[in-house]
Amino acid sequence: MKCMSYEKFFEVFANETRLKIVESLVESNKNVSDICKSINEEQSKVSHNLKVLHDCNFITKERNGKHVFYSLNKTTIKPMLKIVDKHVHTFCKDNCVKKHENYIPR
Amino acid sequence: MKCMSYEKFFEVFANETRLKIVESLVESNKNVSDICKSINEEQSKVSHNLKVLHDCNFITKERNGKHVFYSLNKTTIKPMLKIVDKHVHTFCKDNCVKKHENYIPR
DNA sequence: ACATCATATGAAATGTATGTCATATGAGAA
DNA sequence: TTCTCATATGACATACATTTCATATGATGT
Repeated sequence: MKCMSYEKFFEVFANETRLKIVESLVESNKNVSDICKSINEEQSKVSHNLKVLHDCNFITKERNGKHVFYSLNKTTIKPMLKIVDKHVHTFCKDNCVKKHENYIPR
Repeated sequence: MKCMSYEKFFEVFANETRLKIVESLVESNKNVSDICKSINEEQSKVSHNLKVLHDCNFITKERNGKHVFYSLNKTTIKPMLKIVDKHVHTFCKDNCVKKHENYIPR
């Protein structure tokens, strides 16, 4: 395992594809092709980004035959998403919150 | 004020300069030139990044004469840094943690 | 062994945030 | 008003992550 900087920590989540993967895995553990379906993204793209998440221990993997199942490190991710949620809702009170877009003007 | 995506939230912190600013402001509120001194970075660089932090309500500003004082939104940032800290220390047990560098091999 | 399904990886092109440098604005003092 | 200090902003070049496409590896079944 590798060591992580604070910067790296945030970089990992500063990406739409990886956030979609995380949200998909919040619902349930999945293998790669199910993740692809669930977030409607290409397999190689998903695999590349799974690697990033895995390298930083935000997800764990387990092979079962042909499939590789990924699951979340909920210890870190659940409370973190909660803080983000709270911040977004506190400072964006007119419910224009979008999970996967950049700034949206009022 | 503008609305924020999850992605944007993390992007803001996925930057060494902004993390240094945050850490400096954890210690104490400061005006711009004091921040520059404290983190040893150029003024325009700091100002650009203060703007990013401020636009997302991670810091507040208050002018006092010639100086502009910035202070942290501790509600969001303190618990968030705590989670990052915990993750880093849990998954990098051989105390090679660096706050402002990328991966370091074991 | 071979075919097929599932996943991982390499390399190259592209898009985008970041820093830099120059300049503008704002505030107080003289 | 003018000068200086303090901060903000605009625009451009660059560096870097991300995606894409092609291909490799791994596992199972026949």
